[in-house]
Amino acid sequence: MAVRRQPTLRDIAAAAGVAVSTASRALTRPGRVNADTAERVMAVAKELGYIPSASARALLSGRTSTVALVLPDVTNPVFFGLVRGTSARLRESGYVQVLADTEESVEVEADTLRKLRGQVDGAVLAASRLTDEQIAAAAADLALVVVNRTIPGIPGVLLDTAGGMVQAIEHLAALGHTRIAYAGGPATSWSDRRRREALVPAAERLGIELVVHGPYSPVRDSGPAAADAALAAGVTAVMAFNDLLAFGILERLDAVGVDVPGRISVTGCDDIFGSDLVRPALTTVRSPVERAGRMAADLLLARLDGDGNGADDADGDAQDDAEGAVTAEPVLMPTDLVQRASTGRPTA
Amino acid sequence: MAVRRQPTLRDIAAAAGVAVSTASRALTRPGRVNADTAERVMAVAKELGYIPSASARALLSGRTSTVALVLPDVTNPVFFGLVRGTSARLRESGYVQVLADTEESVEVEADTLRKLRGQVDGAVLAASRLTDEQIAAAAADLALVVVNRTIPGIPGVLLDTAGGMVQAIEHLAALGHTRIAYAGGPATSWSDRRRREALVPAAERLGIELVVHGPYSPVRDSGPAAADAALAAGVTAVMAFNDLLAFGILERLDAVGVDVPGRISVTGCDDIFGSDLVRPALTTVRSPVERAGRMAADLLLARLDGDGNGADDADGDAQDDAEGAVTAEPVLMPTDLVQRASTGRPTA
DNA sequence: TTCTTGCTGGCAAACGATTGCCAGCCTACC
DNA sequence: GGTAGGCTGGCAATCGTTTGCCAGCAAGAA
Repeated sequence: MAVRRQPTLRDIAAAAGVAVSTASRALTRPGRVNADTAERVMAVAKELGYIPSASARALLSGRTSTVALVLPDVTNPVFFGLVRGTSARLRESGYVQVLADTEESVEVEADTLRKLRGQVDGAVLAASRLTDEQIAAAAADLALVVVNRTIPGIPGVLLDTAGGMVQAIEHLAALGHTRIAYAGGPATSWSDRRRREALVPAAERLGIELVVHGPYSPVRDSGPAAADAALAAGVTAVMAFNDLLAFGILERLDAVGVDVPGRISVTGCDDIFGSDLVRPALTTVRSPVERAGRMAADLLLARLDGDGNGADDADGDAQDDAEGAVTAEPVLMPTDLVQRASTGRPTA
Repeated sequence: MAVRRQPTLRDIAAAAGVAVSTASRALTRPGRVNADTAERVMAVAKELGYIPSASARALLSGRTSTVALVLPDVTNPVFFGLVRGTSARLRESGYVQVLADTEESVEVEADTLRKLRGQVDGAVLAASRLTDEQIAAAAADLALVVVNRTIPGIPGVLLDTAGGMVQAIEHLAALGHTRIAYAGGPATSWSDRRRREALVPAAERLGIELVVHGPYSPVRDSGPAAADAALAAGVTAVMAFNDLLAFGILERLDAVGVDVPGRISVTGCDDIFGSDLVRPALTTVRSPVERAGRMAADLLLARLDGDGNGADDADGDAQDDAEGAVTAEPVLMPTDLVQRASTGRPTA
């Protein structure tokens, strides 16, 4: 129960009969000290269970070997892959991951970012609620990588869900649907905008009438409203902004006795845990979220390990694009359509 | 893009025309300095966007205001509530949460705990794969709270899933089932043992034949084996170790055309995301995981904020039970049964 | 023998914030 | 007027580690 005092470098040095500086070098500078001395120091360190103080190192170096993952809602299944992907990649490089839940609040997010500065070397920002300007400002204090967002000068990873949605509408068109609803997401959602921009021309090209509804909050509870709107619009298929909304739609349709996919087809987006559990199993756009997480961590680590503190030289007008990845275009992750039982030929 | 240098206390002091020590006190010791001076310092600090260095504070105080949540698998839905609960409670108290995924590996877990020491003030250990001895040893270096585990001298939170399972078997008994299977979890699972110990006498009391199978890995892929075993045993109901296993069982039964709950009833445990999405919706034991997370964080914070570093006095034989909560019995969180469509009267 | 060179290890100054101690000053009381 | 005591703010040490600089020493070259 009692937490005992940790041995410090000084203890090691004393026990090994060398100076603190020598002990430090023995442990971190291979070859800098005599092999015998080094071995002795390392033996003592091991025996005493010495672990260097992260705080002291951080204080001196300004590096914490810690990276934050900032999410609007840790319990949203969409982010699980992101957590796992970043977590795995960061651990490989000896970084510690801290998880920050901003509770879908702009204020909490801004505040979190402010407090994170100095505590972490960088952060992966997913589904941020902040404006481009706010994020750009935060990036001045902290190495950032954004997920599903494009902000000039800030590295990012994009999940091409818009492309996946186009695949979905093509799939529906191929099945013979001609009038399709899109139940859109939050007005502030960057990816919702991208999807609309992709779906409209695609529908036109395919000769499909696209009925756009929304905005809907991307949760199950919005399902009834979205389902009713789709039914009222007389479509034979509805594409939901995400799987959670699609679940809600399926529930509602089941409750009012509408056959899926006989009377109406339903598609989702994200392929979250549960998409294959619902009945009928959901046809949805699968995006490689875990790989996106790894990629985001990769980009961040490249900046951190690449150029010191992730900082360009502070005093000025050096060439900004020499860093390559730093100002490069965001990385686009392809998505694909998972066809399950919730889509079929229209019977009307 | 460029990360600018953070202003330090020295910068603030210089700008305000006072000594560093005065600036420090102006910001942290209300009343210790002249009101005018304090106001001036605070104004400067605000203007320059001063944020105290967490590393420097940690170095001096030995406290990091950081707590780790250690999980075998971040992507397991059972833990989502725990993540959320601890995260929320910790943030309320100004702590930062770091998330450590041990990938179900004893070595990774032990290693993680070792590295965490010194980086965090304490840790919440959930579903640990370590032995009691290993955990007790780790607790000597780090304030710990365990979830679903009882280790003498270490505060813990228990989810009374065993009690929930008893409710489930009572529910099945009331429906008229007389021969029931229990598809058990991993052999190393502490809570699986507790459940068996509770189910056997309960079955006896209810006059039910209990067929215990397993161990099964608590994932969907184990479902087919568990389902087949239950069918072979000729039971009219099967209680699964957890919901994931129950999902797999339902899938298998659906695939081979066995009616649920007509021919066989199925129950799960945990009420994870998706339990109400499957068809038939799963009757399961709901445990207040998020509240358990809050409680675990509470216990940890009580120790941390209560007595310095969570340490009892290192040199000895003081009274150990004066601390109250520290050596108290683990907190037991009650569970309840959620009745859905996967259980019904046996037709046989 | 003397000078150079390379290896080894110690000294001490950082990093940024906190805090015990002390000095100066002002007020108030005798 | 003298002294005690309260208020304010500065000095300097401290936390644990890293690292530039230098000194001592030994070996090799001239």
